[in-house]
Amino acid sequence: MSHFGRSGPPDIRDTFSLLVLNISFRTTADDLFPLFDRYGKVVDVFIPRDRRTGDSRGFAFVRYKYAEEAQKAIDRLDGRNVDGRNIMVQFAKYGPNAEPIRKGRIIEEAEKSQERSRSRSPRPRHRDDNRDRERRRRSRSRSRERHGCDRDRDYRRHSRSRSQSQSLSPEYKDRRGGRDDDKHRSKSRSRSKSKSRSRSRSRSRSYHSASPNRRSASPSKRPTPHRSPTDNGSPEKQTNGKGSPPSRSASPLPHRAGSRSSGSDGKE
DNA sequence: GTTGAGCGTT
Repeated sequence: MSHFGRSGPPDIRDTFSLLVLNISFRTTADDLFPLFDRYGKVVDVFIPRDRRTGDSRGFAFVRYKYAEEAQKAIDRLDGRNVDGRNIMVQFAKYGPNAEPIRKGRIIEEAEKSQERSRSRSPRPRHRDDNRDRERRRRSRSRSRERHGCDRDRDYRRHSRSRSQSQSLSPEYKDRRGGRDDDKHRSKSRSRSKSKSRSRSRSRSRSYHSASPNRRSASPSKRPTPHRSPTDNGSPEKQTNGKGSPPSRSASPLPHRAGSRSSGSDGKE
């Protein structure tokens, strides 16, 4: 029974939040609790779920009472295989209120003022945090794109957010560009045909329609160019034409393989 | 039966 998240966060004043990524969609808080609780006092375990479907988003938040225990859990559970998925445990960078947290602990006004009073933080902090925060907001929308909200994404593309596009890290564009370009190209092709593909647009959203390994789905192509004729299952072809063209695979029955199979040979 | 980059709720 999930006694967590019953009435929101219990008390995050002195807790250290851990972000657990890459968990299975079936993994629940009850599954994670015993795993993390063995390394320390777990105050709360929360798994964000989709508003509509209610399924988990693939990550969870585990709040520890002490930082050392949280750190130990990270060291012990990070990379652990849970429910068939390799989970990633790390300190949360942002709190529930979208506030930046340090070392998994929510920054409090009192603490901040105290730090400033005692000593000006020698650590200037990386600017990446700011960028990450923006990236986080956009990424959240991305999670919904698989649910059928691609319309919104297309709309944004048309809008073209000025220099913000290139302002984003190149790696982001590169990563997204590859897939996006592929999808866009596919869509353009469909549009060119102007066939009744409008309804299949939803289905066209498949991330990878065909695995690179299974690219041999086209019989016209040559899936096994270096395949030995003997292994091909047509030994007669070898005796028949020693200079058989490489495109033999394309024609399964171009000519009667040998004069013996002329007519009724009794197909297997 | 279901995808898989990523930071959160009553």
